[in-house]
Amino acid sequence: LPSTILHADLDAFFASVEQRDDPALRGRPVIVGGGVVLAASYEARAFGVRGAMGGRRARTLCPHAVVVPPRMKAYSAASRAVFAVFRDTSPLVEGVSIDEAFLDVRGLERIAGAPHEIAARLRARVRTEIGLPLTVGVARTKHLAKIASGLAKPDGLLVVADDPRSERDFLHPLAVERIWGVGPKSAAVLHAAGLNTIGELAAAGEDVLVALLGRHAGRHLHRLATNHDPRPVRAGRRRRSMGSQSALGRRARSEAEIDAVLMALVERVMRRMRRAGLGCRTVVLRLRFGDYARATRSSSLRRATRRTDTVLGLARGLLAACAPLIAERGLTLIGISLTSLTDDDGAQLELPFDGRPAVLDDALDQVRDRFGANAIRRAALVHRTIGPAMPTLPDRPDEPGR
DNA sequence: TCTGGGGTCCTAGGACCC
DNA sequence: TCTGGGGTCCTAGGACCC
Repeated sequence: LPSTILHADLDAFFASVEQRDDPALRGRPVIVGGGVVLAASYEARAFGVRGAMGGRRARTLCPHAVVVPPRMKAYSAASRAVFAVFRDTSPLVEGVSIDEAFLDVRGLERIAGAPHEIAARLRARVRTEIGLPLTVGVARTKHLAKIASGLAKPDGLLVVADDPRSERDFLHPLAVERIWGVGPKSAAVLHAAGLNTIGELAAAGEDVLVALLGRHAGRHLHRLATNHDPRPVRAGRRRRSMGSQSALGRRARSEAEIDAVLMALVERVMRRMRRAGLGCRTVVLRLRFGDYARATRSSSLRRATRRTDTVLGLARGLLAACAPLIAERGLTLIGISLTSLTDDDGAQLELPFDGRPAVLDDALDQVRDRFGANAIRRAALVHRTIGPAMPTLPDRPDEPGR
């Protein structure tokens, strides 16, 4: 298989959008975000400023940096424009995040040229049409392409030739931290075992890595280190969750304040859910305490809902159960995450029913078609309980699960 | 380094079902 | 009455990524 996978990654994305939109920022160190650095331009990185760094430390490192508040809408718009160019480049695009995607350009040789030519043209287009710098890694696998783009940054292009020798020579000298999926914890475990480079991981063998990191992570890491990565570029992956969270600072908050924040979070995320046409079945409450330890509490519905009041009710119930914990430890972050997403809206089926058995049979058939046989059993129970005057068959989206 | 906001995936125990 | 194996779903935690 030839090198046809492109990993396209926008450089210092948020900061680059700010520099694009305000010429006065070009060539200057730019920090996006106040309390925490969301993005730093390469001019700021030269002074040691990094993402996720505290704002105060960043300003100490680079006092003359321009600090700008984030403009998420501008970044979303820029991302959409860039992804449109991606999709115009290849039919097979897998978004990884707001500023990053894999493109498979296999089979485009005759129309568009060799992968390195496609990649060069993609960079030029994003630069001239959107005004943003893009780095592209090209390789035979996702893992190699991702590592290549990381090494080529900023504003670069790196092609890994597709013969086994070149790939191994490229991969093996690199530090284990370069592997996509090895973070601080895993790196520390590996270093403690004397494993520092990807080549050493490959030589260590699968059993050793499984013993160090667990079954899945160990196998996965061994496969990547030995350059086995058959993962295809997959277009149209569906999102699995949608959430909203808010840091509260160190100040103590009253229950009323916390409830107000919770309500705002639920409303914000439900607005996004409605725009996306999604329903959810599970509500996760995310908490971070005064000592920055985290906890989650979740609750599932039998059927999906897109009702704000339902989600809010569930979230409040979860929060109430945590009140003693919060009183004891303090609260520094609260978040809501919705999972088990469906595009099913949990809609009620409005059916005529006048008491005649034939009409009821017809209604039951419709319910069976739409919701499956179990819905009939539940509805029959309700029908027996409430009696034949019931005007519609409820689907009870608000009923908690087990 | 006193810490944002948005995600993904995996593990593991317990309930429950066949 | 006791026992087994296999599967799904729910909840909570954790590592990791941008």
